[in-house]
Amino acid sequence: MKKNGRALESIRKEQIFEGALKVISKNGTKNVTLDLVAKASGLSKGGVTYYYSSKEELFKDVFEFFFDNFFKEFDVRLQGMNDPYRKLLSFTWLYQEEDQALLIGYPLFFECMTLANFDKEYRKIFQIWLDRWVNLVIEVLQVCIDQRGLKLDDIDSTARIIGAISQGIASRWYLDRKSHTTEWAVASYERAIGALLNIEFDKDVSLS
Amino acid sequence: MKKNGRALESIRKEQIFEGALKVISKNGTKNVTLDLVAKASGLSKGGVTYYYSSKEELFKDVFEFFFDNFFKEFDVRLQGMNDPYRKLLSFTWLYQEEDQALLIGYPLFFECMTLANFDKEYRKIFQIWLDRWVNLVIEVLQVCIDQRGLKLDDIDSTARIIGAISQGIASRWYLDRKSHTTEWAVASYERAIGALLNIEFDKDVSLS
DNA sequence: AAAAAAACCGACTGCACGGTTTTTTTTCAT
DNA sequence: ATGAAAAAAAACCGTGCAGTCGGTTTTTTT
Repeated sequence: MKKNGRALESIRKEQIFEGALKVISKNGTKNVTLDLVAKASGLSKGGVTYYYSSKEELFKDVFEFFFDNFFKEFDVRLQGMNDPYRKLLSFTWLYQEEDQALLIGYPLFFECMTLANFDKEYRKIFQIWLDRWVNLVIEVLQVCIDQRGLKLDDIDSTARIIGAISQGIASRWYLDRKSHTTEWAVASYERAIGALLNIEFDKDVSLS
Repeated sequence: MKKNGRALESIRKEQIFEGALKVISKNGTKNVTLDLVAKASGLSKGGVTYYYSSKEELFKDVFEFFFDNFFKEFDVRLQGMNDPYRKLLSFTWLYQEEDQALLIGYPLFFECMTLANFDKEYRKIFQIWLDRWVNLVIEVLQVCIDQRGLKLDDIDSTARIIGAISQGIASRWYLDRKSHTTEWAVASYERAIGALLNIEFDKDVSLS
């Protein structure tokens, strides 16, 4: 009857995640040591390794943890809107420089792609990310079809294109802001998606 | 008259580049050691450091070297086509799995983005890459305007969107082939660009 | 209160790897 | 041929860091 095997575990792991996230997004996995993670999460190295015997294992969990949270937050954001076209446009949230989740998210996203090149598990993580993204878009598109009479014969394929477009714009916006301003990013997204779906957002989006 | 003073230098450097490229694209910079580079380029570590005193310096040069070559080859490819719409479509070359330059190029591209997050010089390298890409597209678009009466009021912005779209599709195609087949990639590119520029490639592209 | 389990710390170890130094080989002018 | 400089190899050094482990503190159980 072992009742309370590891009471602190989830708390500590969260602590470690938060610390690791901070230093990873700031320095990149390559330059993050266990000591750094320990310091950032208010533990000692021994404390960290008590919960994670391997650095690699820890990092993978951190990535999954963050992406999970990311989607949860995004979901909430989407729920707060009624007009489906407005939801579609809300993906330009990706191009808002102040947002904390994004500041952490971009570096992690890039890292994940790079790691996915050589590591099966990261590839899996990345593919799950894509899947979730696609599903999100599909949901929105479905509402556009149902409520606004949008015509689409391949919703899955279309959702993937939309994801690709927003990601392509995002990379440029994030890594070369001088030539790719927020205005450019938002306008470009609207233009590309509008053209793709044959929507004129100016006219078609009812204000909330 | 020191004839041969640096005659070997360019040869050896090229040798080192080739070796480094091979192992970097295979293992990722993080996992590439000087010994590995040395072995791959048929030299000893001492030989490598004779020409490159720092690993970082070497890697940066390798990236620049490769991207340079990449664009030279792409330019040639484009010269070989007359129809401007066909040129536009030729960017789907990115989704051809056999091509050797691509097999090396994708990993390097992802790495470059990741490194650009934390390193000014890699950011510069990436921005130069984007610039060259944009210029390439602009050239093609200009011919479309001149020869085919394509209407565009912001050619620079449009070129950047096209770059973003092809990159977004490419990432997915490369890292999640199962859900993003070559067919999907090509069709999606044509569809997105076609919609953006209001072109129906099927009708409008003259065969060669 | 005693015993046991869980949580945590930080010194230590081994090694991988970047860079340096030393040694050997090659090149070439004279 | 030969000796000096260049090129390359081999041996070596120092550091940074992942992971270990003995030991201590804290919490839980009995």
